[in-house]
Amino acid sequence: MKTFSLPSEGPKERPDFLAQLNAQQKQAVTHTDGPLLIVAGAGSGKTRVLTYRIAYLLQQYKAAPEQILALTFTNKAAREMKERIKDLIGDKAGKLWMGTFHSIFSKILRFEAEKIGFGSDFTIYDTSDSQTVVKQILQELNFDTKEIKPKTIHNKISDSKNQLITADTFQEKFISSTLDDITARVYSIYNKRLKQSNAMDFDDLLVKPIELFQKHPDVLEKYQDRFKYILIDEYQDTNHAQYKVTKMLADKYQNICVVGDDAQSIYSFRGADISNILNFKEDYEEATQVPLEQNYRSTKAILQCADSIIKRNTKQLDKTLWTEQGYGERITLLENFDERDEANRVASHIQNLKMRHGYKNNDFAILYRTNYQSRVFEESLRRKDLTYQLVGGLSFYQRKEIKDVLAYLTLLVNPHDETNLLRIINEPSRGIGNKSIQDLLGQARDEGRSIWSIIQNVESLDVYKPAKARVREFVDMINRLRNNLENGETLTDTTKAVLEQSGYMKALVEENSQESMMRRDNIIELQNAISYYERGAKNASLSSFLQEISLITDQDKFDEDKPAITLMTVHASKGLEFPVVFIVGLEENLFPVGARQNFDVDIEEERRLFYVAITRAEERLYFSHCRSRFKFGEETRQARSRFLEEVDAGVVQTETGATITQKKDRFSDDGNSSGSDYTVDYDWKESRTKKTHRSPSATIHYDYEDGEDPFQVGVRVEHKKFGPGKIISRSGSGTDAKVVVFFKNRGQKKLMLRAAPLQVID
DNA sequence: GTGCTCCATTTTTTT
DNA sequence: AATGGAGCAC
Repeated sequence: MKTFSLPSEGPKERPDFLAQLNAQQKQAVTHTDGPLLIVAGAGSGKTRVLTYRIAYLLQQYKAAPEQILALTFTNKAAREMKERIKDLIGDKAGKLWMGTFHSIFSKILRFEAEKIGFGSDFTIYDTSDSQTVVKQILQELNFDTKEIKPKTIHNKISDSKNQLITADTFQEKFISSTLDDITARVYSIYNKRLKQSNAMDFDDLLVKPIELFQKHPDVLEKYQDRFKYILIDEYQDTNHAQYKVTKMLADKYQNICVVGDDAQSIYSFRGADISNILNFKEDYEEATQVPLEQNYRSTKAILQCADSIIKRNTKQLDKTLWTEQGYGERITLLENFDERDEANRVASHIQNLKMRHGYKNNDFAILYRTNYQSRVFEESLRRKDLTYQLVGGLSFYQRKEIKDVLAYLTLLVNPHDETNLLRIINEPSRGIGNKSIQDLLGQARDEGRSIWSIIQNVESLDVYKPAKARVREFVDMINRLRNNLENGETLTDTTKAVLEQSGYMKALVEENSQESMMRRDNIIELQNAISYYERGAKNASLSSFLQEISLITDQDKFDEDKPAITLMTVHASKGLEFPVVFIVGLEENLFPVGARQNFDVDIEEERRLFYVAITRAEERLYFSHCRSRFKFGEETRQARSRFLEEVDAGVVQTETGATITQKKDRFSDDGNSSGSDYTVDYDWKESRTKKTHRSPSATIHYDYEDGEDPFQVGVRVEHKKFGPGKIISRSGSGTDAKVVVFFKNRGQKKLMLRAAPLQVID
């Protein structure tokens, strides 16, 4: 990270920070009033501009800290910005309203919840909670959740919410298929169910404020007056709801400053609408646009590479990135046999760079398109004793045991939360089976009350008798714990009591497996987090702790100072920078991802994603791809990514320093080419998948005991596709054994013994 | 009502 | 390959 320090003497009456900005940055900082669009290219000092702008507003007495609202996409970005502002203006920076859209608006909702019929202790449902609710509703409506996927329906509901389409509107206007029909029915029940549970989903955190402001203009005005200046980071990734709610807030003073880069818009899958930034100037007529075009991050080679990619996209705002830095190193292309080869090669390069050029672990990032690619890299790095940090994947707070414990805690502040109640009413098993639960649910539905309220009098209900006593005990336990909490018990003690009285810890101890030990460790870690929170937070309360952690994301645990190699998705890398970057898995149907049933691939977005990845690099950049890869337990032939054909070949070299060869015009621009005509020296024409171990012709080759394997150098063989040939060399062993065969008609090829349809000719 | 085994599905990206 | 769900036996 490039840091710079300010003169530290005395009170900062007139800090000289403007002198440290270039002309464009200075304009962006000092243009304080009225709408402003900052088009910030990658690495152009955007964060510096935002922080200085806030410092400048304060210094000019334009606003008090609590009158400034700064919205970011990650907590990390907010925290970092807050730190930097603190360096400029001191502790009053703590009063700034700075955070993610979701966290800021959940705070506002907490204050105003009653006005829209919620309690301030509402639960925030994450995606899996939401899907659970949808699934339940589908089952109640007698749909087969195998055919009608809860995930699909929830996605549709979520998309609708992000576009501010209510359940009613959806019902009236947006039905064009049976799936929509089902969605419409589920959507409105889903909303009622959440409300009854006093719960909001992620989307509600953006939608409900709009509802609130529309119903209560006085409340809107209160916040309009409070937030005299509004700043929004990553504006290209805002969705319609975010656009709308900030437009409402900015309406009175029009002091809205948005920063973004249309070339880095990579979240359309969750409703981000690139037209928000493209149309900003039409939207706010008085708007000024300032571009930030000087890149301070990367070498010329890297920028040139990035530019050669992004210029293939059609829709773009005007800007030209340039840098004063030198040309630097060319980009190195790593060609690998399979993903293990890839991981090892990357790890070796890291070792080499550390040795030869003095890089440290935290100078490196390995970026991939999908989380599942991380595993092999972890293995390779571990084997080479290289420390790494994995960002993303299954987060701590999504683990079953953590969600369970949090469900108990949630019930203590919001017992009407049905999803969390159902989650733990029989966890650990306490004799309340599915039948009983369904009976209870049925009666709750009939009376239109929450399950919690009806089980207060479980004795009078029509339920399997032995279960009644168990429910009674459960209810008493929760009430007891609630009471203690209300009487001022600490969160730490409450948590401890939950773990004891629920029998959750006991069950884990009794199981006494490796698995259960890990779960216990995780729960202890949660306990630590709770005590830590309790000691640190000003107004510590269980309910605010729970709301806070439900908005914590995986990137928040990324630590740039930790001496570790960073492994993460390209999405997660946005906003970060590293001296050395490896972009791996550059293969068709991986990066760019392959089309799936529900989802067309937006090839321009994939390209922007690739652009984001490239522009993370400061000094050295590596591209990597595999010819073969295991997917779903099957070996798949992988064609090289079209992006490697698009990139300016002049800035790329192979490991041996050779220039790369490309096949121009291999792909049409519709993004639907299969890439099947791609060939490398191994000439694997087909990119279809093949079972590795089931097909008879494939199995025979690796079932041999030592010494029996007939595929030795010099042996004549016949290949199903390539015809007759002769083995000229051999490498690897066991299932990794490979041979190079010279085929009469096809030339030399390297084949994996366990997979290739080869037979010995006598 | 509980727990085990087999099977099917997954792998886009995240607040 | 790995996970979670459904179905089945106790």
